[in-house]
Amino acid sequence: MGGHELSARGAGTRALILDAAVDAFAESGYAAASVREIAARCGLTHPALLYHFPTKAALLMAVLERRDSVGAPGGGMDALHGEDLLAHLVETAARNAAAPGIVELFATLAGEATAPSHPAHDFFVARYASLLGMVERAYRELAEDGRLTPGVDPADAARRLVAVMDGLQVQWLLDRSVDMAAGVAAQVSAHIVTPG
Amino acid sequence: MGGHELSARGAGTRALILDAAVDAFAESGYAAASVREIAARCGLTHPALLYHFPTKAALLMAVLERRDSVGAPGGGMDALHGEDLLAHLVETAARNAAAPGIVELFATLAGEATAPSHPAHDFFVARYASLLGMVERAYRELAEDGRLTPGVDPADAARRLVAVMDGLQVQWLLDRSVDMAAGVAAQVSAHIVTPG
DNA sequence: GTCTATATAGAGATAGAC
DNA sequence: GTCTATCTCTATATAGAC
Repeated sequence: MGGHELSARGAGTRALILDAAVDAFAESGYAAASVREIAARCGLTHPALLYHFPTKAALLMAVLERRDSVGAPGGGMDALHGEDLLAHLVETAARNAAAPGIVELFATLAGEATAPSHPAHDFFVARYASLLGMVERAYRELAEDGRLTPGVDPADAARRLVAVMDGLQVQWLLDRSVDMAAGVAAQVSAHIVTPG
Repeated sequence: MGGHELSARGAGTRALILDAAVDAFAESGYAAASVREIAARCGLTHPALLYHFPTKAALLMAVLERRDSVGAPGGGMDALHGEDLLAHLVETAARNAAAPGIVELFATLAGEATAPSHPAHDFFVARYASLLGMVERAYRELAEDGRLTPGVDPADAARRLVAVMDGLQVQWLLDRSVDMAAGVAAQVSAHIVTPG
């Protein structure tokens, strides 16, 4: 198919830059990582990188948006309901244990991005609103089936489940012997009553 | 008593610097905050600040260590046992809702400091080890009294309670309508069985 | 104890050659 | 699409006057 090797290599370079940016932002955070360092990681100079992404903030947003389209949570979770959605979060935690870079990225940025002036602030506000909304819905569906522990508020349970996921990620980054998936699973089953 | 106004003012300046440093590190993180900005906040130039704290990293450590001696958790928690210790964590969460600066500081730094090269890395490793140890002990004491929900592992419950505290702090920083204390209280009561 | 001035280094971003 | 060279700004830290 008719030879567009230059633009193909262009797309490859973009992906290469995004991979390097994930690592750099994960290790040092957004503020401390430098465009020069990211460019060096893929054998480029920093003007070459800025040809593909006009600013450092644009690079960060591209990193975050690519991750959201590829990984969980966010992709395909709308189709899941009730216990299936909660089980999906346990799987996500298990999968994350094999991807330290992604966990570092989000744990580091979540803290930084609480500042309203941070370029990823709006992204994280939207991300949490979406995630919390979906998990709350799952708990409500569980409640309709009489499978939610009595007296538990679905919105509160959702907040705490998401908090457990985030908090265990930090603990896991400080001590890799922490079992994130087991913790999330325990948190899920703490509020589910098995009928019978 | 007996006129050491210069050294008294010296101590006052130190405290002034630490207060400004808390705010700056909280708002921007350690990497993004600058010594100049912190000095300006208390009407000093940056060499004046560096007279009191030799390096930026030393300033960060002083901030963290002062907070540990003043605030919770860490101070006086060894004397608390079982349910009292867990109740103390609920009170801490309630108190934190009135101190956004402290919450921002620890939420921002916890992410940054997962990197082993971060100046506060060892501090956070030690802090989590200590905190998790105390909470786990509280859950074990609860279990001995038959008040821990059967089948719940004290170490796992401790990890998840600390994770809820941390995770709710991030959510609260993004949306101040989140009730941190209520969430922590709900997490505590989720694993306590009231005998009778 | 605080200042001005400076050393040294690195940041993000742009101009223009190839 | 990538480079070299450079602009401008800011950073941490130090020297030395007061």
